[in-house]
Amino acid sequence: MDMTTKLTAAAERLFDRHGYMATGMDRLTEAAGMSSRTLYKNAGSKAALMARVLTERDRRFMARLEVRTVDALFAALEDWVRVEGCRGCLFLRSRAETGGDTPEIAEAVAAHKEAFHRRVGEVVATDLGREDPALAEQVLVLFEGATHAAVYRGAQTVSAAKAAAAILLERARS
Amino acid sequence: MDMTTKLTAAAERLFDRHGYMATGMDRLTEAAGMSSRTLYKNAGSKAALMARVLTERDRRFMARLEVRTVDALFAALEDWVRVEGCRGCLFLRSRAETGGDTPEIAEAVAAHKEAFHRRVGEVVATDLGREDPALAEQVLVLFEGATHAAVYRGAQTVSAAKAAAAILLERARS
DNA sequence: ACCAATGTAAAACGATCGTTTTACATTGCA
DNA sequence: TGCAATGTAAAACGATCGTTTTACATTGGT
Repeated sequence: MDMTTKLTAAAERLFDRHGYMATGMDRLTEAAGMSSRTLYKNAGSKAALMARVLTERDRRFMARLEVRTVDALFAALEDWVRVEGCRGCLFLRSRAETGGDTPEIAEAVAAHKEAFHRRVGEVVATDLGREDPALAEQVLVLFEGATHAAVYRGAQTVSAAKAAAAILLERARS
Repeated sequence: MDMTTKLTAAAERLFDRHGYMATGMDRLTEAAGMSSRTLYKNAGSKAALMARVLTERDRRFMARLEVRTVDALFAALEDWVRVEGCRGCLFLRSRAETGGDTPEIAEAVAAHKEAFHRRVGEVVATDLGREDPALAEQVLVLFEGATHAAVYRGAQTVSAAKAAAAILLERARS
């Protein structure tokens, strides 16, 4: 595992578990097992590192959402929370922590959320056989809600969202 | 307006807009218009101040949710985001920023989310005429989802959630 | 008239922040 | 054999962190 991969993985773990602002660079160097000199040579700055973490996470997350049905969309979320745990959306959290004042971070978040929104629209269209932006918005809300409610209600929120989405989809079909 | 009220209001504004960790005490003293000596005499510590902000916000938020129908629940959220804007849930954000490692904050968040969960269950039971924990969970997910999706999709997520909840409720009734 | 309370302004506390630098070790290729 | 690249360890950078302290002003009640 090269230094870039190791650093990005360590950073994602710490930022996700303890927050971006609360994670100091010394904690990061220790977790990544490298000197601060190497870290900065590799990442440039803390904000750039966070942006890279988000871009990498977007890649991994969106890869799981390459599905054809709304049901599979929520099944993918179930897998995700089983693997990654329930700590809410790292993208929204990063943006909120920095008040949207760190351009590199704000841009990575905006790019992800736009891609996510598009993907939900595509899956709904594929599953339903036609575009339905209003339904897609509802599915997006359920997805986002399951993600955040899971923080204090546990993974059951994802099955609740999945069931709700199935009802909405069935109704849209008839 | 006494010092306690002024400080709490200023703190809520800054913590909400820029994040808890990113808000320094000097910024806080300036916004509250008081010396740091008075601030600490009044609040004790930064974490205690955040806990007070959350407790006060819980009071204000829950007061708006004293309704009898699910529709009114989402109407209340519509009012809330119109007044307070769309920056996600301050409770979950605070907890995430501190990794749950600040007891005063973690407790305030847990208390609020438990009260919120109970309230949603009550409103669903009142509206439906009977308890329905599964439906209540779905409504909670929609509420939380509208709150967080609104950060990047705008207030329309609340009407989307409201419409979805109406469909789920109608189906549960027949 | 005076004491106690309550406030301000500002310096200082040690700690930690993100980042850069200095000095040195290892390694792979020409 | 030697140079360039890539790494480490550790000190240092100035800035800022949350918090306490010192010294002083104002004010309301008995």
